[in-house]
Amino acid sequence: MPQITDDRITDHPDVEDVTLQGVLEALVDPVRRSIVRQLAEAGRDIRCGMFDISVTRSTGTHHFKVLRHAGIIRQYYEGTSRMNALRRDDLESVFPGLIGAILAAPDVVH
Amino acid sequence: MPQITDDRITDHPDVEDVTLQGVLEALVDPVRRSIVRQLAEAGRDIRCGMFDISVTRSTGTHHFKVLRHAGIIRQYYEGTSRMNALRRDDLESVFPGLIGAILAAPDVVH
DNA sequence: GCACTAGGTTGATGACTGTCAAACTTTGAC
DNA sequence: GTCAAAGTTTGACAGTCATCAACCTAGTGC
Repeated sequence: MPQITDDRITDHPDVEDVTLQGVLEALVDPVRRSIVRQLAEAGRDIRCGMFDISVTRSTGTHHFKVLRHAGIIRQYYEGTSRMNALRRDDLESVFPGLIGAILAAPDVVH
Repeated sequence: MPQITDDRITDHPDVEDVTLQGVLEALVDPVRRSIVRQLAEAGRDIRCGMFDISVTRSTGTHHFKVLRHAGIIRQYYEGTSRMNALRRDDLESVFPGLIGAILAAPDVVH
């Protein structure tokens, strides 16, 4: 039985601390935008290793951290796997329509 | 009678060449976002010198160029003044809701 | 305990970017 | 023609960021 915890990752910002500057800084990177897109299209949480990204693990870790600090994703452990959840409701409450518009926009990665 | 021309500035991208990457790169800078916000709130074209921005003229020129190349503003001359127009319809046609969501978002620019 | 899996941390590096001062250009007015 | 007004262009510089290799950590299963 895998151990599911959320107390090992403690640096999620509260909703009121999510800023437009931080969100835009996070989403300006195509790799991070791809991560968000994959999460949205899957409609479920995805562990770090399952994403289709073309960078090394350490770079991936960096991107997940930026997304987490921006308040875009929430992370928690499930055994040795780190799961990623899109904070869609939180984002929608602070920036109505923003994430939807970005996800709906035509976007070419790489 | 001031001379109004639009053929002195020839590097405006066509609508189909406006990319999400370019728009986000442009809007991630708070000075540029402030420019867009001032244009939207004014509801009319504004010349470069009339913007309330806290950088030198040469830096301002750089920011206007980034916005122009991203397809966010259109520039034309009116005498010695360079006028700036928000390409709102173009942006709306390519990225529906995006500019509106960003303009509606709470944003703090020092 | 031991090996395996999943991922994070730590520098280091190269590229990009926002900023400015100084010199240049174009237009309009006298 | 001369001068001022409004911006642009050209380096230069400092700070930030995406990237990687190498090493470290925590949980799982035997």
